[in-house]
Amino acid sequence: MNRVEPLSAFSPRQREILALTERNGFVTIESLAEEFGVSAQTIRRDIIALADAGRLQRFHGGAGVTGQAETLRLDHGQKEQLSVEDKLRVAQAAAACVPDGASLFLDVGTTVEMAAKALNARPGFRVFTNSMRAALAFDPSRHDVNVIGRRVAGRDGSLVGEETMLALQGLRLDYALIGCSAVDAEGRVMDFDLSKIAVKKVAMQAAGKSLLLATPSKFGRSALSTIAMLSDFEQVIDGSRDLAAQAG
Amino acid sequence: MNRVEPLSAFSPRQREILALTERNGFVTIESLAEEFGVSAQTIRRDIIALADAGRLQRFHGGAGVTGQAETLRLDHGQKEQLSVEDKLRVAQAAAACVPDGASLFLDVGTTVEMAAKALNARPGFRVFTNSMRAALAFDPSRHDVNVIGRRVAGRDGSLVGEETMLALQGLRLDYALIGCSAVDAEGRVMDFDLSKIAVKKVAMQAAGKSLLLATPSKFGRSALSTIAMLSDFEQVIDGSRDLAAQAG
DNA sequence: TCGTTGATGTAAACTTTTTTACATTCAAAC
DNA sequence: GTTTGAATGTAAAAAAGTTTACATCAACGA
Repeated sequence: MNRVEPLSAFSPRQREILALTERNGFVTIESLAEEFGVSAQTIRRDIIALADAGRLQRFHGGAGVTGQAETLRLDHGQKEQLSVEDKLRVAQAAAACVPDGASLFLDVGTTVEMAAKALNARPGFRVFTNSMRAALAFDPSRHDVNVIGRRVAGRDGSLVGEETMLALQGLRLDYALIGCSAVDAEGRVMDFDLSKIAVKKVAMQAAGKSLLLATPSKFGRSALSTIAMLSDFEQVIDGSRDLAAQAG
Repeated sequence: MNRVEPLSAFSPRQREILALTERNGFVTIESLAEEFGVSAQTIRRDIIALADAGRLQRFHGGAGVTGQAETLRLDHGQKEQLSVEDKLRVAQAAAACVPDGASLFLDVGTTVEMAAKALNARPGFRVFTNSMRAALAFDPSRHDVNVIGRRVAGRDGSLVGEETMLALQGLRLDYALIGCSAVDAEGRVMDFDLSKIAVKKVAMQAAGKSLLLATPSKFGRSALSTIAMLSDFEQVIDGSRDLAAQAG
């Protein structure tokens, strides 16, 4: 599956279209035609060639990055896993718990990333995170943003390992926003990734208050190993109205 | 310009559409309708509301992230600045200069990011970079990817400062892929950003061989301060045929 | 209970995009 | 000096997406 045609199989203009698509996520045929000074039909042919080779995905009026918009067509199994609405609600409630100007640790994960975007709209945070995606959610001209760690662990942009731990241990922060894979019946907050668990534990020690971001689907399940107990968190944010109100 | 309507102004489904769009870059109306179990018309209305509020951009058949696909409509001033084709040619030639399995430093910049994507298609590099975007271009399951630094400096995902310098000084690498803003008539390789210049200098010391990635438009211009002389580079890659051949 | 409001679905008219087929150009090959 | 083929442009037909207008339904307050 990883064997793709070399870029040299395409014309310079086609390679350029591919690069533009990758940089922008989506490009319109009209704008490409204008940009290259050729007809829309020619661009269309280029895009057809690139799509046939699997390098990008065609849409009405343009083309997008492969495997992204397509991913949206979730089968029903993934649906529960995604639950974007729940995550969004949790992320916004969590952001509401954090006062302006606080120093924060942000964990790895999509829910925390959403919280990062919400926080970015407000002024002046000091942010430390081992998630490159969370870091990129902030405008560094308006916030003090720091990435903690060296070794990139996954496509999620997470950093784990010794450097991450050491750097975190030297910090003293107001809040840690922590995600998890599961919360079992006994109140154990758990995750599947041991190296990430280690980071979460150290972050919680470094922070005065820890907030748990967990969608309702996480509760009543189990995972590989324990991060902490529910009672170790200042607040558990599952997106229910009560907690959102309590947060505000 | 930064004042936008709060997310609470939108319905839960609209917020979810927004989140999905931001995560995917582009979403189709058809897939959203299927996903939410409502008619395409309803999704269309949601998207119109979100587009009116400036939260996303409408396209035929879907919606995309604001300010991205739009950015593609370059005015003629930006055109030269972008010169994607040139950058792509330079990036591919640069990637061809690096042998499989080498240890690399990757600089900040779009040209270097393109080189990173080209390198990712090949097996087993040891990569060090102060650009989060370059780091994210690699699949960490197939490469050893490391980000050097802590403080995020700009929306380009660059890391600069003391931590970056210290970590780089301890490294010994095969190749450094360096970008620049200008190369003047005397062969001075220059840049506008002093903190990035400092990082580039240290990286070149840490690497056995330094490759300069510079599109033809960079030559004959000047910038704020000097990174090094052209002669300090093992190879200067401007995308011309000669050098590409020499590289292969 | 009644009427209003807001959200949604449906369908026909309209617009845009895509497809298909064919003409043109230009350069390499014979 | 044709011939050939690849790349491109043009135009009409087909397909897809959008708009507009109207019907439905449930929630809410008088």
